[in-house]
Amino acid sequence: MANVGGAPRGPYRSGIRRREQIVNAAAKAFGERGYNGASMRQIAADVGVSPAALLRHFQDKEELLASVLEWWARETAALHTEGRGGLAAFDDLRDLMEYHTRHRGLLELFIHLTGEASNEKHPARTFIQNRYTGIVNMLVKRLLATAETGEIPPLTDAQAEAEVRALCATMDGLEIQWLLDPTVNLTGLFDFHLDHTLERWKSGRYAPAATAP
Amino acid sequence: MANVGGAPRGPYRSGIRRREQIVNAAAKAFGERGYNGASMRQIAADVGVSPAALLRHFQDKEELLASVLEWWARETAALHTEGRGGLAAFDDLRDLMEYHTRHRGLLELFIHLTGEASNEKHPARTFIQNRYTGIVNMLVKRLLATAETGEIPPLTDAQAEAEVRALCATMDGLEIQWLLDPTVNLTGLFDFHLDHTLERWKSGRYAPAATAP
DNA sequence: ATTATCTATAGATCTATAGATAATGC
DNA sequence: ATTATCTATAGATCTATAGATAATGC
Repeated sequence: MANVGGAPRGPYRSGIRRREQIVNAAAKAFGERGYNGASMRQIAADVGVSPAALLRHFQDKEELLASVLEWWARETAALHTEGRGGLAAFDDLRDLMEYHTRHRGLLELFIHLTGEASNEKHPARTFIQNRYTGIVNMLVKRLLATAETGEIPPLTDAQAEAEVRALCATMDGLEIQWLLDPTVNLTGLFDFHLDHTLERWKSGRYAPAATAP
Repeated sequence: MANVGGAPRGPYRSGIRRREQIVNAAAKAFGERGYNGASMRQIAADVGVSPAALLRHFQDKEELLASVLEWWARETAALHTEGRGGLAAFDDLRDLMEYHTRHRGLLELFIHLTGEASNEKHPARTFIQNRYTGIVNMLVKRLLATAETGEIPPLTDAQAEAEVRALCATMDGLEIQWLLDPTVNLTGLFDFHLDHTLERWKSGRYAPAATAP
């Protein structure tokens, strides 16, 4: 009678490595073809294992997607947490755009899944919704904190949300254009847009409320 | 020997109607699930015919997609052609946003396929690229024409393209946010953004060049 | 006679399971 | 002994074709 009441041994070194390989291949596949367009078969072939090997590490395709989303969130988390206070925090968004130009695959994954997630039944919808809301809320908090310091005139929560949503919208939209046409000067266009947005904030010309009643 | 050298009789009335039904159902399916996610089977079931009946009207799935895209372009064409000259042409974009809130399905189709079209091998990529370029070019032409009249200070072609791309980006991005969260006040946010963009144009604070060298 | 649709099915692909075999490391 | 992977395959689904049958309208 072995291991009675004991903890399981845990994964082997090779299993952990293989799992990472699978998540990487899946992220690439989901980015290129979307969740529906990508197949377990093809991902397994990319990794060089049988389809069944994938299901040893992930219960089903949705769980693999969840792992990919976790990986993506971890991969991009640093870009949204570290950084400076005040308006300089928004200058850090320039680095985020620059990062996206250097990691096209990550960006494709986000845009592709966001498009799919407009469907209420899509398995990534809740994740994408929460992530978007989380980023908006964080930036809103930073913007309001900036007003507290007096660096910009005071503004309401609703105004801050409207400003942040418009700014995020422009970022997303420019990214889409760059994915469709790589000659688009993504960072240049965004730099200019941000310049004028910050200038506008400093002069207190804010947006109205963000959500309908 | 019948119909020697003659023109074919052409489709029956019922065939034309059925074809339209299929395109409608396909537009809904592609909007909700994307090109990859939607299936001929399901579309046929929605229409109430056998899958084989679809392939009587369309050679294959890609041809059905092409027909859906044609339909979509026709459906939205009026929004991009009619309208006033000068800066008022850009005020008409407010109507476009309002139209989207009333035709969520059309917007879902556009966003979903645009996400998929970031993949170079996607069958809708060329269409989406051309359509996007076409709309940008039209708005650039209008913006330059507005400068000719003296309503706004002069600007270069590259500056005009940068301005138009940023504006379109914000529209697309806000639409995505609205699809993810219907409580977002799409038209309100855009109205405000456009107000400030037009104001900025009038003061001649334009963007730099749009594309990298 | 022509057009439209159906049934039946080929052949490919998909997710997932069952059970055997191989590799790892206690 | 446990973990990892494979082969084989079930069962569903997919696109597309072949050939028969039904509906339309010259």
